[in-house]
Order: sequence, then structure tokens, then C-alpha cells
Amino acid sequence: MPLYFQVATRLQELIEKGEIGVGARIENEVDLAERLGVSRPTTRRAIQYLVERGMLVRKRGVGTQVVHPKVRRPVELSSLYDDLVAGDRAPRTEVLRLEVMPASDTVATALEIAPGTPVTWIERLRYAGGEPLALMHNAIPLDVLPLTGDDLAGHGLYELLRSGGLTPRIATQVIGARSATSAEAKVLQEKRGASLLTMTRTAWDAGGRALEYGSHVYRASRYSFEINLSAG
Amino acid sequence: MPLYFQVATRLQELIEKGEIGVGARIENEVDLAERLGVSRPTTRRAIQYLVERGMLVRKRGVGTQVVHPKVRRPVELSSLYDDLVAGDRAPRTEVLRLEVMPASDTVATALEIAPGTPVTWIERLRYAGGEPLALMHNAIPLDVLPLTGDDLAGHGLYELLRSGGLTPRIATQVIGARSATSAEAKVLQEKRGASLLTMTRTAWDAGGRALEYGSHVYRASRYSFEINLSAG
DNA sequence: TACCTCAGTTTGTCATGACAAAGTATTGAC
DNA sequence: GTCAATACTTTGTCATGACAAACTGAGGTA
Repeated sequence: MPLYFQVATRLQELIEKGEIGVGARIENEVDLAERLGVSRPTTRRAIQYLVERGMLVRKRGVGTQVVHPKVRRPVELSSLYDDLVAGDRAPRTEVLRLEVMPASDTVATALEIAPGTPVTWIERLRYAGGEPLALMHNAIPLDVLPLTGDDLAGHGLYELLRSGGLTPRIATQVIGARSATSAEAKVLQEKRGASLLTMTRTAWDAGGRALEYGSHVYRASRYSFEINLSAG
Repeated sequence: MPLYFQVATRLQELIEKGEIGVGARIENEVDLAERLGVSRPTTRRAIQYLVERGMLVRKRGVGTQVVHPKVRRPVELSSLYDDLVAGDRAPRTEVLRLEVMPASDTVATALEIAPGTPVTWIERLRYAGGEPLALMHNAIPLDVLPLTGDDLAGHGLYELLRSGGLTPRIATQVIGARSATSAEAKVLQEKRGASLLTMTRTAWDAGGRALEYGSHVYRASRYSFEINLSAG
């Protein structure tokens, strides 16, 4: 574990425990570095890390203050399944459809591939706490990762991508809303015309290769997106 | 202008012009630093800046590659008004209500202030391209900034905050959806029961002071949120 | 041919030193 | 007493040097 990360972790613990209160200034960089026996760049990097997470704020000529005792995590590239597991909401997945088919224009445009390129097309129904929560559609280029229904029933898509050595690094999401169609209302156990949250996402790996396109609808009555922002 | 920023800007221009294509590797840090006559930390910092914006990806032992020719801006702490101005969509604001009143429990909890603390409560109708787009409710603690209706008609709320010396640094947003009430449908020129996007946001300044609470509804037929993420 | 080892390349981490810029507090003059 | 100039504190930027860790590819061996 890098030294700067150890320092950041120690600072974070002090703040979370309340030993350095909100609004209080932390020790200046030079003294802190000396006391911990590390160099100032290392100390700066540790502080920078916490600043980026929204815990600290720096002011030249003034010092570094605590602004929030909890880490505000940046929006993460995780899948719904991961979020639900983390939230202890007992997710279950029903795979409604899984087949290899040529990419439609919509999918091809989103993934920046040629129309007709074979992709794995997946339709899943995601349950949480025994109730349906979301209807999910995904397209994964066949040459990126072959998938089976068994995998998908018990794991999140992003988990499968990662175990296949594929790491999503960049994604574009569009969040909107619309009314449920009859078919959607039926599988989601909502009334016809109920409001749904929609989210489409395209994710790329470090090499700029498109990994996944997703077009999902969530029951607005049971789900919302939470986003924490921090401006540098 | 800092040296590392000048280097980053030069690199960015090269990539945006396409002189360094997507997938291509850029010069290694040591050589680049020497050629530009700067130190390696400065070069690293410039590259780091572009990595954080999603243009470049680094791999130890391999090099630094271009993954996207355009900067993927992080989600910014801007207001809808600013977004619309930037998108050339001719925003107009109608102030429906503006009064000082004691904070409700909901508002007080969001702003982390005592219930009953005086806040300015604002209801606005935002138009874009001549059509209503969003119904916006805001609460600003009175001791943060006094506001008048004239200000709000011609400027975004965040613009006013900034001109008052208040800089939002951290915000939490929750995005959801629901059906329009009759009153909402009427002012937004939607049918009753139409799907609306909802967004609530609380913004804090660098000192951890809550600046603003907002609870807005957008016509889902005319608006959606776009979010770009980059991990790691 | 297939696999392993090892050298080379490139980024990751860390230390030390120095000066600049911005904000705060003190001191002095009027 | 008030205001302005000055000194001090603290973060921001930059240079130099060094070693570590991860990946690549060539070469040797079974």
C-alpha cells in the first residue's frame, strides 16, 4: 500500500471519528510531513486525495479545513447488482432473453461499431427484496465477452466483465423518464402508464473499446439515482 | 498560467486536432519532459490532468494512450440556466413566487439548519425555446444571500450565488421520476399524469455551509440528464 | 513448438530543496 | 482610532534524483 494512501487513510479515520471536527483546520503540510516522517509531496498527495473526495478544502495562505466528515464518493462505475448487494437488498435476476444477434442501428451507434456486428443481446428482470425493480436490456459485442444465462443469474454484468479481464473506465449515461408501456407495466407489476426512470449507458475500457451498451427502465416508485458532485 | 497547465493544454490541442490518434501512444514521460524542457513531475501532472478528464489512460510498463479525442467533462456544478445558455436554447425564467418564510422540516433537514430558520423560498418556471421546461423550487438561507425577483428573472441561481461571492463546491443530487399532478401538468403544458423527472439537490460551499436546496421537476418529454463518468 | 527466464521500457512512488503567491496578522504612521 | 504598509504563515508550483513495480518481448530450453 502506497505511503501517501496510508497517510490519507489515517487522516480520514481521524476525521470520521470526529477527532478533527468540521470546520477545524488540520496541521499545515510542512509540520504534518515532518511529524509523520514523510516528505511534503507525499503529504500533499494524501491531502489532495481527500480534497478530491470532498472531505477537505485547501486555501492558500490559510490552511486546510475539514468540510465534511463523511467521504462523498464519486459516482462509481458499478452496476445496479453491485449497488443492491452493497445495500443488502437481496438482488435476484431473471434472464428473460439471451441471444446473439446483429447489432441494431441504435446499438451500433452507441457502441461505435458497424451495424450488423454480432452482439449478445440480453433482457433481464432485476428483483430486490422480492419485488421487481428494473427491466434491463444490454448489448455486449461478441468479441468482447461470450456470456451464458447461468452467469448472469447470479452475478452483476460488471462483475462478469471484470472477471473476464475487462475493466470499464469511461461511461456516458443519460437519465430520463417516461411512462410504462403495457408490457413493461406487466412485468414490473406497475399500473399502465406509471412513471419509469430510464437510463442508457455506454461503457468503454482503458483502450477505448466499447464494452457494453445498456438501456434500462426502473420503477420510479422504488428507485432513484443519487449523485455526489464536487467541483475542484 | 501554471506550467503543467500549459503542457496539458498543448497535449489536449494535439489530441483534439487528431495529430495523436485514438489508440496511439504518446511520448513517454521522461522524453516528453526533456523535449519540452520541463521536469518529469510537471509532465506527469499535465498528463494526470488529462487522465482525470478521460482523454488519456496510463499503463505501467506500457505507456500512455489516447482513449478519447474529446474531453469528457465531469458533471459540473452548474445550474440549468447555465446549461441552457451554453446549449443556446434561449432560456427565460418566470418567477412565480418569492418570499421569506421559516424553513420546513424537509428544507431544514436538507440544509442541516434548525427548522424555522428563515429562508428565501422561490418558485420559478423555466422556459427554453418558448416552451415550459421545468418547475423549480429553491430554498436559500436568508443569511447566505438576499434575493430579488428581478435578479432571478435574468440570471441563473448559481450565477447569482457566485456573483455574491458564494461558490458551490459540493452537492448531492437525487434523480427520480413520478407522474405530474394536475397543477404541475397545467403550468408545464403536459397532460395530467405525464412522466416528470425529479431532481433534488443540496449544495455546500468550501466552508461546509449549505447554500441552496432545490427540488425541481422537469418535463421528461423535453429533458434528460447526461452524465459522464471516469473511473480510476 | 511451447514454455520459461530475463533484460528493457515505462509508469508509480518518494525524498529533498527552493521559490512564488495568497491570505492573515501585526505594526507603524497619520 | 483608523488605515496602510510590512512581516509571517500556508499552500501552489517546479526541479532533480532515485528506486520500485508492472508489462513487453526476445532469447534460450525442454
